Amino acid sequence: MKLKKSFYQRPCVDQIAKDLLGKVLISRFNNSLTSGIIVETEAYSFKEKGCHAYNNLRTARTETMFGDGGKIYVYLCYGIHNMFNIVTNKKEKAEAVLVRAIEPIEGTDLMIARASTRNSHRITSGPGKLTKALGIDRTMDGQLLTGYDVWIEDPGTKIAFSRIVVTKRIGIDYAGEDALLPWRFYLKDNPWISRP
DNA sequence: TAGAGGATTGAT
DNA sequence: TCAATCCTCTAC
Repeated sequence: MKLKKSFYQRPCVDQIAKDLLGKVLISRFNNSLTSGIIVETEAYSFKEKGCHAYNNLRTARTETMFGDGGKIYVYLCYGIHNMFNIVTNKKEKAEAVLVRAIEPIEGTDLMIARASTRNSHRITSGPGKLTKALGIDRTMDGQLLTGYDVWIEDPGTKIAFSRIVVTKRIGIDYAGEDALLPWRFYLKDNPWISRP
């Protein structure tokens, strides 16, 4: 079943990041469907320095994060990689969850072709890689996850607390003490997570 | 309008 | 460890 707006519009972004583990991210373009289980996420909030919208910094880029929860926030990183985020909370509360890795389910052949590598364990094991595999880019910024191009479903499987690993987030050392927040979540021993 | 730097990746 | 690569934000 497709996740509803109310799932995304809750005020606790770190809880949503945790809840997204085990959910299924799906994209469909030109009738080609690709999907995977979300196995790694990170939470970001206007309240902390790791976030683009820190201190309510409102720019052309961060505007999407100030919209309603349930939208897609995609931005370009290092001039090369598209990063896929899920906007959470209500309008004007800029929070988002970065999806860092998925475990491929459907359309694996297409994902391998897009990724130009043959190792299926490596095609979606990182935020820049999974967007390439799913065919997601910045043109999708601001679209709704309740639409028909990209969406998230709940497969009904329960993730045990003991399978969830919590750590600090990656690549935001510039955020000072906020870089230490325990806001990265991933499934223990999953072969597709971005780092061991 | 110029300059610095980044929520990464893959090759060396 | 380092370059690729270009958009975003800040300072002038």
